[in-house]
Amino acid sequence: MTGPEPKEKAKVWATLAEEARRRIRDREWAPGTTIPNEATLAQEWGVSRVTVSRALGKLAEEGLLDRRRRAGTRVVERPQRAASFEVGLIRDEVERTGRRYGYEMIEAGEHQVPEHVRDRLGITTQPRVMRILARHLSGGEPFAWEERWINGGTVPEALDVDWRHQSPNEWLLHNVAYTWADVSLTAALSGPRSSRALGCEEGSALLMLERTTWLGKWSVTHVAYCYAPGHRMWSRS
Amino acid sequence: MTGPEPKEKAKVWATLAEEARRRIRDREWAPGTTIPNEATLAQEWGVSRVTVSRALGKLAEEGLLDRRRRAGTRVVERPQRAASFEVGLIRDEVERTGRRYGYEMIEAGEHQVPEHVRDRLGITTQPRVMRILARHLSGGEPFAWEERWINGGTVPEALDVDWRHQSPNEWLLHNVAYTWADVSLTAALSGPRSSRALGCEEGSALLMLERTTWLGKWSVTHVAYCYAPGHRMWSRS
DNA sequence: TTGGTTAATATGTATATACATAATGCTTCG
DNA sequence: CGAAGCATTATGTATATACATATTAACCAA
Repeated sequence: MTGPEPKEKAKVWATLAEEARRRIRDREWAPGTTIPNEATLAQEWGVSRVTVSRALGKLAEEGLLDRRRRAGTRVVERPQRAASFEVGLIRDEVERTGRRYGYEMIEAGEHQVPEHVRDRLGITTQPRVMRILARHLSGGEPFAWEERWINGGTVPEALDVDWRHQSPNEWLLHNVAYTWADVSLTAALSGPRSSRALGCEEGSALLMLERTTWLGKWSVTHVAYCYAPGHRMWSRS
Repeated sequence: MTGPEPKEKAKVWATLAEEARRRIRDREWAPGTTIPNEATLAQEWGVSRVTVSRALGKLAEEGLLDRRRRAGTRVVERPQRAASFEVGLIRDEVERTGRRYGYEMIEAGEHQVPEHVRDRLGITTQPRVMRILARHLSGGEPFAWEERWINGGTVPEALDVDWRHQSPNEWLLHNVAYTWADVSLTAALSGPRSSRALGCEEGSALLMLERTTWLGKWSVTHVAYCYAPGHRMWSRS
């Protein structure tokens, strides 16, 4: 009479991961101690070892557990989860807040490369290099100031682009695949140009994000974004 | 005569993930297009579907692929990988550079809670709150300035700790488990106290990291770190 | 004791298999 | 013609099984 019972085996491994997280949080599995092995937990929880492995593997990824062959799985001493800050397109960042995005080119052209940019781009020869100065707006208000350098040795097409209506980041994302990037964050005082562009006083404290992008072993671009004063990057961990 | 050939089936899924990454990078699998399904790739690569799934799942985690049931797997339009900044103990940060770490308490005691801290801690009542001012040294040089608030309502033990020889972060990590934290980054101008502690001019630009830590729904602590001028946080994506 | 070989063990990877689930697209019915 | 329903399909999850690999622990010889 009982029809085929409604199966509800959804995401067992996620449930187990949650249970393990709870045990760590409540110190049932104390920091530094070794937890029961996969086989034991599999039996206790009535699932296969593979499923337990997936759950614990997830926690290991998050940095809560340290797993080693033969040695077993132990709770890390100080579970410090990395805070992760997403750094994507400025446009997206603005539009996510519901405001209208705007882009204004200030200046673009080939330019001599200063020392610190040359270092970042790993340039030894003297390729043609494009420099673009621009600003990004959020709901009409200044949002960020951009100083962009593009390595013409790696991306010759960039030398002939009209940057007045198209931001370098978007052009590059659509035209150059990149493999990896170095990103750094620092604080800087606004100078004459950036304070004019951002509509703030000279000597304001600005959050500055720099990114150098590489295509294999060739550098593509180096960019410095200075956000308007008071800008805050958020992360939840 | 040929002995048992040396097996070398190490990490097939990682190799496949790498191959898939290459195809995306080289635009064999163009942005926005749907790639062959798991069964096809499994056959092409001579492995099981589960292994293909694991490899592609990894790329999906990295944000390069978008996978949906029935719809298939497609290459995302703009593969923007998140830059991730690790924020742990200042001590570790210093010692990783090979320099000697130092901690100096400047002031500690119960203190009235200013408005902006009250907001961060989500405080409505008037609990006793501890404030600790301190600085962190790297090889004898000022490294960071810390302004710490600890919610005595959540952590009463903190009201009786001697903070002269023990940094709040380390005490908290060893004595309070936390479940999650809000972290934010911003730039600030150094004031009289922080510039004295950091040995810099007033009005320098400082990278400021703030973190609010929660135990369940109770706030534990709010801290602001101001790094010495020129400090840079790095990330590779 | 020292040092190196060996056995035991917990995790890591891979396979075949089965069924669940979500989304698509086709069909059918009003 | 449009909405409802249904079959199809690609991914998602779980299992049992097998073997690989790293590391500890035990053992034995010099």
